[in-house]
Amino acid sequence: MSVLSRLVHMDLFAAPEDFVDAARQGWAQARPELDVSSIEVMGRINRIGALVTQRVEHDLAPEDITRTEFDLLCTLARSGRPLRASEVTAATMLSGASTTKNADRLARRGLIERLPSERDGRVVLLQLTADGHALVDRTFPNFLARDQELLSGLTPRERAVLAGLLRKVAMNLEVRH
Amino acid sequence: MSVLSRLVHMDLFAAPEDFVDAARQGWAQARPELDVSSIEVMGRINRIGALVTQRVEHDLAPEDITRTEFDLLCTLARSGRPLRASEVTAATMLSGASTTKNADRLARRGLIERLPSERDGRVVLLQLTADGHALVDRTFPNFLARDQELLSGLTPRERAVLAGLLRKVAMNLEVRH
DNA sequence: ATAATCTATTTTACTAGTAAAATAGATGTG
DNA sequence: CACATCTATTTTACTAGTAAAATAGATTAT
Repeated sequence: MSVLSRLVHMDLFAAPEDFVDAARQGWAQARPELDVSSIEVMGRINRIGALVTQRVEHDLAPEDITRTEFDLLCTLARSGRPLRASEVTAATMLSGASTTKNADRLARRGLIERLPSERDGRVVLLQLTADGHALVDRTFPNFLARDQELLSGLTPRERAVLAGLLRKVAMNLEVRH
Repeated sequence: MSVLSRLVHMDLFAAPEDFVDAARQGWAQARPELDVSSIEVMGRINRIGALVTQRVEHDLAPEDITRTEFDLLCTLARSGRPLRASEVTAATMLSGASTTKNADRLARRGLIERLPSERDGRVVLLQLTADGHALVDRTFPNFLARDQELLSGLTPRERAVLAGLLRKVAMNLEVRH
């Protein structure tokens, strides 16, 4: 059986297993001349990312905190030192304006503090308050547990392989800015 | 060397290779008691998803079309039949309100058409116009090429393994809604 | 030193996305 | 058949995120 006929066979007759299998099957019928195999990886990364984002937002709702605010808190928690607003912006992949807004809200709630920099009067340093640390300590482990559960179908070896292959893709993307 | 000491060694002394390696190293120092290994997979999926989303938005800007509008067009293109607004909502993972807005704008630009359903007067069917098909035919292959390029560092075998492992994770997520 | 330029953050004005209410059509029950 | 209930979409009112302008402090060149 040729590569092509195996491919066609798979697309048309295999039971779709997840959203991306179904999408690929759709493209195979609608645009049979296109090689859409890359969506097997990129489409799933998108899909998983979107589903996990929804789940995180749902889980954070009782804390009355958004996903991006939580991301900001976690960025500070793992950095071990006060960060400049611009460092937080780089780490969270949001705009500087968004960092200002998130920091405003978190500061009003007493979860972070703004400090001036001695070296440079333009710079604002952000750091967690005791309450901010407490919130991260209380909630972050739950998200780790959720993620562990999600990966529970994989063996340790499979997890390591998956992480290694994703690192390759991530590095390829990060060098292109 | 014990599992733990290897882990600590890796976290503290290995050169970080990508954003997630650096984040994991941060957590290892700030909260050494937490097992954050799941971010090797979940963090990278998030990161890659965010970077790819930015890139797609950048590439679509000259067409004056947003990523979600493009997603709607592609959903129709690969379905081979007019879709209900609610089917589009399910496929794109956005709200129904968002489907209405995106459909409005695309219909105003003549890229899709709204049809009534004969069976059910509440239902609106969305389908591509000739212009909509032309836009997808013109631009979608560029995105496939971009994705191929991104995966060019992987062998065909590695791509298949990566896709298979991601399918496992995706199915695990999709069964939980 | 001082004017010009550069940089970090905030403010402003706007857009995309959402939840909940409104609308309109379908379905089930007595 | 009417009446209540359910469902699909749209409208409304609002929030989060952004680009670009504004602000304020630092740096460079003369």
